[in-house]
Amino acid sequence: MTLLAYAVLSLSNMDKKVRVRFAPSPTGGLHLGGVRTVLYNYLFAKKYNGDFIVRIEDTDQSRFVPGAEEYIFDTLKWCGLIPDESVQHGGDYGPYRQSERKESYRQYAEKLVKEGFAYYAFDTPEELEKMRSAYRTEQNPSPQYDHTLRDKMMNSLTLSENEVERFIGEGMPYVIRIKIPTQETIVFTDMIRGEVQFDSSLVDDKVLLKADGMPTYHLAVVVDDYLMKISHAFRGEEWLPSAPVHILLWKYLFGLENMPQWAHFPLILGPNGKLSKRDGSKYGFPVFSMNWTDPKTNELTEGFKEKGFIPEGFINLLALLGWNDGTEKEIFSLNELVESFSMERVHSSGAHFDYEKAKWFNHEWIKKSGVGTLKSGVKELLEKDGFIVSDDNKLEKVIALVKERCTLLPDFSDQSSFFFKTPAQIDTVSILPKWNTEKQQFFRELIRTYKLTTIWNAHETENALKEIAAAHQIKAGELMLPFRIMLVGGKFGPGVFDIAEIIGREETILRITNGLTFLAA
RNA sequence: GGCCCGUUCGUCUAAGGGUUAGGACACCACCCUUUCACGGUGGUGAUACGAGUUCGAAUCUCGUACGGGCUACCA
Repeated sequence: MTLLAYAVLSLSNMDKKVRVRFAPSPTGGLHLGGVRTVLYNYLFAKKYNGDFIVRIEDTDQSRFVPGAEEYIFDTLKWCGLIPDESVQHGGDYGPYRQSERKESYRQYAEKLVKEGFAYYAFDTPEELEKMRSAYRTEQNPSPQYDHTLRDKMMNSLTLSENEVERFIGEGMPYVIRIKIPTQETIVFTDMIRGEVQFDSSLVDDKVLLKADGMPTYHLAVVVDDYLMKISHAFRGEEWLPSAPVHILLWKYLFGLENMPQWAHFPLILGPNGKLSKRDGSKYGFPVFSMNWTDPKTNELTEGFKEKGFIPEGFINLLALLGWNDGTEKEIFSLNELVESFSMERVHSSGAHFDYEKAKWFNHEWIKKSGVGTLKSGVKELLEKDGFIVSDDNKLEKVIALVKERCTLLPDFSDQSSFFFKTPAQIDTVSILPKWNTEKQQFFRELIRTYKLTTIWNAHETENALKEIAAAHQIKAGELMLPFRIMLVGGKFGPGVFDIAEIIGREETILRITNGLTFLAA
C-alpha cells in the first residue's frame, strides 16, 4: 500500500479521541512481549493525548490464576506506565473486568443469530473430538468447524426450529458460533503491515458465546472495544489469523466505519524461536517483568526487576526491540519515547531478544541516573546483603563513585561492599611476588604519617604516599597495587585515594595494619 | 497439511531505485587508566537464493528456500 493511501485512511480516525487498551488475560506473569505491548499502547496514547486503558480479559474461568491481575498492575506501576482507566484507576467505561461484564455480551450474540450471522450449536466436546478424528487426514490434520462441516453437526442450521427451541427449553448446553460467509475476501489495513487479506472460506465458525454464558475473546474484544470507544487496537502478531473474525463481527454489529485501526506487533523471539519462560532458566536471563511464583506449583520465575534492572533501562530496551526513531539514538527516557514514537516505524518482523544488549541498556541508564534515583534501591540491596548503611552522605558518595561499573543493581553490592565492611581477607597472592621488607617498612611509615595528617582527603593521602615513596626510593606505582588490595581486598574498585577518603582515617589505618598482618602470615 | 506474517553483520537495526551498505551490542586489537571499569581509536562481520522490471535493485514484482504464528467452548 502506498503512503498516500495510508495517510488518507488514517484521516478518518483523526477526529476521534485516541483511546487504546491493553487487554491482558490474568493467567500468570507478564513477559517481555506483554510489557512491550503495554509500552507501545502507552506511548501511542500519550503521543496523541489519548487515553490508555487496561481491561482485564478474564472470560476463561478455568484459567483464573490468583495474583495474576495484581501482578499486572504492579508491573505497570514499576514501569511508570500508569493507566487512565482500569479496574484500579476507575473510569467512565467500566467495569474493566470482562467477567463483570458477562451479561452485556449475550444480547450481541443473540442479535447475530437473529440476523443470520450466527447460530446455536449443541455439539458436546466429545462430539467435536469425534468429528475431528473422523475427518482428520494427513492432508488435513486439524479439521475445522466451518462451512464444509457445519451442516454435518448438531446446530440450529441442521436442526428444525422446533428442535432448537426444545433443546434450549430443556436446558441443553449450547454455544453460539459465528457463521462465516464463503467466498468473501476480508481485507483490512494494519498500521504496521499494510493491507492484509483473508479468504473467508478458509476461516472457521468460531465460538462467540460459550456454554457457560461467557463470551470468547472474539466476541468480547469486539463488543468491549466498541463500548469503550477504542480508536486503535494493538495486540501481538499471534492474533493476526483471527482478525477476519473480528472484522466480520465489527461489520455485522457496529459497522466497519466505527472499527478501530489495527496494529499487530511482531513477536519477541528467544535465542531459538519463540520466547518462553523456559528460555529464561535455560539461558540465564529473565523473561518476566518481575518475580512470579506460580501459585499451583510454587515455581519461581525470576523477573527483570529482581535481576537488577531499573525501570528506565527496562523500558528503553523494550522500546528498541522492534522500533527505532530512524536516527542513531538509542537511549530514550519515557518522555523522549512518547515524543518520538510512531507506529509506522514499528517493525513487521520478529526480534530476537539479546540479553547482552539488554544489560547494556541498563548499564547506560545506571550511569545516566542521578544518585538520588539510585539511592533507595541500592540501600535496600546493600542492607539485604548484610551491610550496615547508616550514613546517607557516604552512601551517595559511594554510588557516585562506583555506578559506572555497575550493569545490574546487585553489582553495587560487589562494587561497594568494602566501603561498608573491613575485608576479612585480601588477595595476598597478587601482592606477594613483589613483596619485600622495604615495602613493609614503607607501609609502617605510611601508617605513622596518616595518623598525623591534618586534612584527610584523597589529595592529601596521595601526596603523603608519594612523598614517603620518594624518601624510600620506591616507585609509587609499585605501591599502588598492595595499597589497593589492603583497602579493597582485591584488584578492583575506584581510585584508591577516593576510597581512603570515604572510609576515613581510622579505617584506612586499620586496613593497612590488617594488610601487613595478612602478608606476614 | 492449510492459512497468515516475516527474511540486511552472531543479535538489535539504518538506508523508501544511484551510499566504499551506516550505527549499536557482543567479540578482537590498540590507546587512556599506577587496579577494575568508564572513555577513545581501529578491526572481523550482512542484503537467504533464483528470475524479472530498470541505464541502475537491499529497496519494486514473481517464484523458491528458510523462520515464525495460527489452526480450542485459551487468550
